[in-house]
Amino acid sequence: MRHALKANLELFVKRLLVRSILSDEEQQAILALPVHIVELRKKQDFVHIDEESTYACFVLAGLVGRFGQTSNGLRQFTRFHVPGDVADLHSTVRPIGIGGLNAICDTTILRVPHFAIRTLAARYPAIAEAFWRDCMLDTAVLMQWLINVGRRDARARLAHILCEMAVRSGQDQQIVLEYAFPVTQEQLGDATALTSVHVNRSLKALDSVTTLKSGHVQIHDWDKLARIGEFNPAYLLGDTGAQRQRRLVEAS
Amino acid sequence: MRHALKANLELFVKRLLVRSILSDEEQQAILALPVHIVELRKKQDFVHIDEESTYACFVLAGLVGRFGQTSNGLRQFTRFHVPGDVADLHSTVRPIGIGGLNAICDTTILRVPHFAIRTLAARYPAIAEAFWRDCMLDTAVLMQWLINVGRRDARARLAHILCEMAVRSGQDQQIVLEYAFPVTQEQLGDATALTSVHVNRSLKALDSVTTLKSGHVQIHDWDKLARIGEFNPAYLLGDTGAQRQRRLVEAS
DNA sequence: CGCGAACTTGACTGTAGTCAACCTGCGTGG
DNA sequence: CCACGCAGGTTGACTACAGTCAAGTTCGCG
Repeated sequence: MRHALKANLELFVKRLLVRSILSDEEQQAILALPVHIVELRKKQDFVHIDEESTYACFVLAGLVGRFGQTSNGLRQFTRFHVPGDVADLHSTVRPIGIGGLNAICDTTILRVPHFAIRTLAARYPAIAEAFWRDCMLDTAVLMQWLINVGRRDARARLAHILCEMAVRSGQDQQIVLEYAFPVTQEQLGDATALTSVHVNRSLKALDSVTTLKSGHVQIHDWDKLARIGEFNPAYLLGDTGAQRQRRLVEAS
Repeated sequence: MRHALKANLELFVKRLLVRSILSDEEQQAILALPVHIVELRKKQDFVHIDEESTYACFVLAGLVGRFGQTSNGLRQFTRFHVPGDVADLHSTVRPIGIGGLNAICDTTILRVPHFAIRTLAARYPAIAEAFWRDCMLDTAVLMQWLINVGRRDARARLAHILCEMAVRSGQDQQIVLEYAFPVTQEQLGDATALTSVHVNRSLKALDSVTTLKSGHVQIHDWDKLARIGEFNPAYLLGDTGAQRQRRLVEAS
């Protein structure tokens, strides 16, 4: 079913272009990065915590969760990665310390060697900046998750995450009111720091506004959901659009 | 009292050198960045949320908290920045979306224009990588805060933060058992997602292991504190030490 | 058809929040 | 030099949101 997908980084380049300006040559250089395709089964950890990896993982299809855990094994997802994301681009410059990766559902990734990415960044300053910027978007999302878990009640946490995914699942970061989100309530609990029981109850309390059934989200009332989740897309979208970041160097 | 400090970025360069290799020329180039000194009073917000700043803030003295907040004004600190840190280096490539900055106590910062930083990064690939890496350390800490708030009880949250600051307050990232941490219990609550009342009680429960009195931390039993806070310094220190990241380009 | 994973529901518990009163120490001004 | 004011810290009584435990139910898949 998944064999129709082009096993290359096209979607990643497209994502970068939302926030950064890259010349044709630079785009081609990224697309020419060596990749190695890997299929993963659901619930499979494929980058372990404290493991020092030598490649970054581009998500081609499926859903990936980044996570950390406490010493007694409690897991906390810190980020969901949809197709088009590189789940651990940061590991290129810092191969440890930002958690493990888990395939939430059956997932296909492309492995890209760190060495190749670093070489590219060193050769093309605009690419280095684009990668750096992409990592900072990631950090902005992470920060929202901290606010979510620290400062909102169960219903609002779920609403916020569902809003975030509604923006990030869309092709050009526009809001989509219906999207695939193949998580179990248990996994959602690990993302929101709630138990699966409480996720279940809180989701029920939201069912006039949105429903999550067998990995599929339907949002019936976006405004209300955004209000409940106190969702303001500025942190995701604030730097998108035309030519925000002028180039500092000529395309080489 | 503070006039003895050299108002330059020396401490920042020193921090970078812990994890990145920079030639003399590159180090000098960073030190030559234009700076503008600013004094702040305690509890003063100096970068507002959603404000698009045009400079990054180097912390020369004092303590800075990065924060986000919910629409009803609940504040969540997402990071503390000690002298030597650039509190918002990330804003160089993404000027919005990663929160506001607040001077926890009376603080001195140096403002460094984004434009100058970007120009430097474009000219020296090794500097770009060092800046990128520095931001990723920042993200690693942020991720630990999410785990902290999501998965640990009050006492463990406080213990973990006190351990983190014990490492980050030291000159060369070694653990110091006594350090300045001029926060109120209210502010600590905003960092750990607890109320000041509960911070007070939980701190009391820790007082055989550590004490925090008038902005000064004393750790009496490091091993016990680290055990309570489930603190493993790997995420802070895992990439330090000799020549971990080989240079990819010759020093120019 | 049968098994297991995921979901659902109910009853009870517990950690942290809320509210409110009071204490303490420090800086300012009379 | 003392008195006042106020920010920050401390304590107690009560509340509530979410966790725990346990018993079903539903659904998808082999």
